This record gives sequence, C-alpha cells and structure tokens, in this order.
Amino acid sequence: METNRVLQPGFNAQVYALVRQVPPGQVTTYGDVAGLLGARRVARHVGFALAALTDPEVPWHRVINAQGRVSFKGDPVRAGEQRRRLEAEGVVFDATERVNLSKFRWDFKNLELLPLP
DNA sequence: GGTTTGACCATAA
DNA sequence: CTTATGGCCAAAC
Repeated sequence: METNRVLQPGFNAQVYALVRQVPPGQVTTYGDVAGLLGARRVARHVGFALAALTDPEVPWHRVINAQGRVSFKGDPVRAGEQRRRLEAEGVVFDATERVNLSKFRWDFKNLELLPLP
C-alpha cells in the first residue's frame, strides 16, 4: 500500500486556482477551499500554500478563517493590509473586526463553468 | 526519524 | 466573550 496522502501534487496550484476565482467583494475560508479540494482537514495547508505564494494574481487577501477574521499570526502588518484591501473591495468588517460570512462568503458552486487546471 | 510548528476547525467549559 | 483541548496533515528542524 502506498501512503495515503490526502494532499496530492499540485495541491497548492489548485488552491491558487480557486482563490483566483473569488471575485472582489467576496471572501472564502481556508476550510471551504480545503473542503472543495476533497479534504476539510487540510485547511491548515491551504494557509500553508498561501504562505508560500508569490503570485500577485492570486487574491490571497480574500481568504480568511471560519470565524470571519483575518488569521495572520506572525505578521500583523499584512493582516492590516488584508483588511484594507478587502474594505476597498466593499467587504464590511464588524466592530469586532469580523466579516459576516453568511453575506460575503463566495459560493464556489457558481463557477461550474470555469475550468480547473 | 521523532519533535515542533503552522495564514485551521470544532467543540467544550 | 475567552481559553483549552483534540484532531488533522505536511514540511521544517
């Protein structure tokens, strides 16, 4: 038996592809992206993939955690930038710095028409 | 090759 | 509300 690897090669490319499809003014969560890739457990690795991201085409700032909050741990500078960019796109932050996911969460089912690599 | 770490999540108290 | 705990998987040390 080969090792049961949940993450397949190209996982991070899939993450980028999905995140790239999130339109301005909408957000998604790590867990949702992970779930769409077949395994909700790998939510951490979605963040991991984005941490290694250098492609400016990928709107990494539209990915937040399941609590509707910006999730950066060691880099509050980028967290502030993330919030600034989201607000510039029309995403509204609560007084507690939370986003109403019920309202701004992007439904990936809308993009059946878009091809994945 | 075991231990630590990580842009997470859900649940419990 | 916050904090703690367990789970999960892979990469880095």
